[in-house]
Amino acid sequence: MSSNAAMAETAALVGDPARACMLNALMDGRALTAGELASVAGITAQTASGHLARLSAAGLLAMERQGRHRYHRLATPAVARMLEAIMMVAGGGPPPARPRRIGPADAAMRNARTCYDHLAGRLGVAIADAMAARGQVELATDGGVVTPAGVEFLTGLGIAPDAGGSRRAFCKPCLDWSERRHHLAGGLGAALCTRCFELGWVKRVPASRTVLVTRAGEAGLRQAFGIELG
Amino acid sequence: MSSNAAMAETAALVGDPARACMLNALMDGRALTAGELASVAGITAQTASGHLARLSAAGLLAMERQGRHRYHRLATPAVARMLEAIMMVAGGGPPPARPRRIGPADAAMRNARTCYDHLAGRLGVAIADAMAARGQVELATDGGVVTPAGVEFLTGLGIAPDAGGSRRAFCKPCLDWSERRHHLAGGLGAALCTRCFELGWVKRVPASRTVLVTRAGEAGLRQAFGIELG
DNA sequence: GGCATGCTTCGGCATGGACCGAAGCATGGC
DNA sequence: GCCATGCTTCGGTCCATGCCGAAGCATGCC
Repeated sequence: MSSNAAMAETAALVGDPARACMLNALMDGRALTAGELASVAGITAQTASGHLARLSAAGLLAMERQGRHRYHRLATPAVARMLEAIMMVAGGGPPPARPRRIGPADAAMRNARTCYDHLAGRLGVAIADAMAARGQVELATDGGVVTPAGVEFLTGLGIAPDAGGSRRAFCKPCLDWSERRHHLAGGLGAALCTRCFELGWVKRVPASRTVLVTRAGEAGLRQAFGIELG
Repeated sequence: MSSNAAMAETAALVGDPARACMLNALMDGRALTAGELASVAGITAQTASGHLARLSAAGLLAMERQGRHRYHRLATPAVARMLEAIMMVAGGGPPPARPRRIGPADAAMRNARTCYDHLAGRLGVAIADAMAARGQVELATDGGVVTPAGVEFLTGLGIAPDAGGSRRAFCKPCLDWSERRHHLAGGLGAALCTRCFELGWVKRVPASRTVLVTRAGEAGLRQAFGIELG
């Protein structure tokens, strides 16, 4: 009975066109700002704010503040699965996975750059994805941990995992500006970045945060992470 | 965009407490009458009627008229999957699969009985389920077909499949009164019923539609269909 | 400090839709 | 034929909620 009410409540949240629009825009796992979501839904910021608050309260969205922006993303994979199941019934079929482009205009910078002391852009996100997919790190919103498999992998790369008590701060997710997804920051991100420079896999573009992946880097990244940057 | 609207519309249908209640009651695949659904939702018949019309129009439910009753059930497995996914997010966990009991009060009659010229009750539904699960028949609302594998199976049982042009009428689903699910009717259902009597698997209770499964029947049904009637 | 930007809260309006009472069709049983 | 039952359609009420304008906090840039 209460199960009925909970189901209805959740479904009703998805049942509003504006909210459905926003959720749909988040289907690819990226995080978008409240303003962007208001824009895609075609409503004003204040209306969107109310919707986002309700979606977060119900556990459909997770929010992360970064400066004066608030980034929203789907709270769990279960939410994405639910939305997909609804679309299936609605006759829309599987999601179209449309390519949207926002963020830094410079293509090279979007591809790979430094963010403070670690790698960001497509390269940074790809490294984080690869390590997470292989169970080498486990990322959470508030922090992350390096698994035993990850320690072994890092050692093989020539990176000494911080054995001290600062394990938690060692692996920290950071929201990527252009990709709107997490990449690795913290001590781990810094160490990976440093090592990539040492190995000659990437090199800096003068007077810029942009970095370029070298020929050796393409091979090395492919071998180490299974990464293929188009 | 239109995909968004369709998703919102579908979700909104589930988003009403009364409708969610009705859909939930249908989660186990049974078919219930409009009156029963109104009752479980705690609303009047006329209100339920409106809800059911909308759910059917949207393709969430399928309707089947039998006498002056109208039986409603989930239109496709995709709808059940969607509801389950929503419940997952709503925190209700997987559906409880509650056992509800309506229909004939007589336990033996609920277990097995004849329906016109074929078997019904738990036995009839179990036979239909078993044959469908094994790909021996393919059941649709308006009719069904016996597959080549089904022909072979029936031959082994000593039943000659009707080789004439009346194949379609040969295999016909019939909505079970107590189980609220389909069992096999038509020529196939009649033949199966006759053969079960011939083999001594079931015998009639005098002056009643109720039939009893014999000891030989328990063994035979288990071997032929993999059926285990608790 | 002052200003701009991003987001939230508050108040009031308006539309949508859930609900029921009453009446209208079907179907089945007598 | 009649009546009972199950369901639907129609009409009207009422509440929930989505929406925006205006104002109020935060944060970042100068």
